[in-house]
Amino acid sequence: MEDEVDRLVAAWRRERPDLDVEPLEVLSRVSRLARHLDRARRIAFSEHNLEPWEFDVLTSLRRAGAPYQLSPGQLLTQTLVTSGTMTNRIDRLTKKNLVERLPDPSDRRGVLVRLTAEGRDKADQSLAGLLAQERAILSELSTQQRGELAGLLRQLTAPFDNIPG
Amino acid sequence: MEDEVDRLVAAWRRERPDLDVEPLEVLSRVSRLARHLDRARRIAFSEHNLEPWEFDVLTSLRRAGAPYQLSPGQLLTQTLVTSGTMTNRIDRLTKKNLVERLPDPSDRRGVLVRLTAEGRDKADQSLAGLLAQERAILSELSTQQRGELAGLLRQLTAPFDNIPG
DNA sequence: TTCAAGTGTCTTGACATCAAGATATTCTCG
DNA sequence: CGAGAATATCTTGATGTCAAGACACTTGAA
Repeated sequence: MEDEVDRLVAAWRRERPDLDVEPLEVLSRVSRLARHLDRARRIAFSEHNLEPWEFDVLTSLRRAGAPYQLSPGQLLTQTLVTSGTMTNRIDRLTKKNLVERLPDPSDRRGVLVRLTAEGRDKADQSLAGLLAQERAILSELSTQQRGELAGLLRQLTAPFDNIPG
Repeated sequence: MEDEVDRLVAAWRRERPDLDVEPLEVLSRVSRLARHLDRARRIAFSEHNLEPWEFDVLTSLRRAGAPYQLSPGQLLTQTLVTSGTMTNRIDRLTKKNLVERLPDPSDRRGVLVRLTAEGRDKADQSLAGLLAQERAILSELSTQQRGELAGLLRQLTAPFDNIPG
């Protein structure tokens, strides 16, 4: 089945036959698929009055395990947003009683963000919904293909995640 | 090499051993890689005073071929933004003399957006830069692996691109 | 011990995005 | 032909994000 990137690549080969546009076959698909996933997540979460950015923060804290707390800096590396954005997110989640700020006892510059009981419930509920949606999207692929795809993607993400990006 | 998604999946398996989180192996990597790519593009383009969103619109028009014009609606399906966003983008690109709006002669509801000469130059210059950057990122993979990866991703993007998403 | 460099978080201001709905035109079909 | 449905674009208002820099605390080297 043809997709929009096939058409995009064909158009470039017609307009700019001097360029090798093969990299787009992979990376334009990654970017476009991520945008489609964002849209789908936004729609799915809206049924539970949850925004994608709220999900990202709450589940980061949830999977840290009890007592469900991380520093803003740790949340940054998990969510790939800037520090100003994270400050703003924590403010808003605090107002909704989903997280609370605590002083870090071992570093007085620092803060710990902790999930409230309500926040934990919300994280658990929404994760199940997300997994169901993602399973449907991935039903296009066999188990073996999903494994191959994960492995290939890991080779591209690892440099970003391990070298300070 | 381990990446952040390996750690994320391991954490979920510890915290929620009752759930099958295998879908995250693929789709969390797609989302995270897209964010890394966005950041890298933003940095690379900033050297030429270009924003990623400007690149997306200008190159969509460029690869349409002479006379380098598309309707706002066609630009929507290529860039995956909402119509209000596209109106705003066209406004801003018009102010910078990179595109111009023309009435559509065949549909009086419609508009055509056309690249100016300056806009075309900018598109051509920035595409070469993007391809160089993407080639470096993809150097982790062999030619064959890149082909496999593109094929697997196509299976996931095709439903979004072909069924009205 | 002290001070310069480093680190962690927050503040600020500009701006891009979205959802929802308004408006104008075209299409469809009785 | 005419009315209602569909389509194309724009408007509006709220909100989320970023880059840059400020501030407070910690670390390391002399």
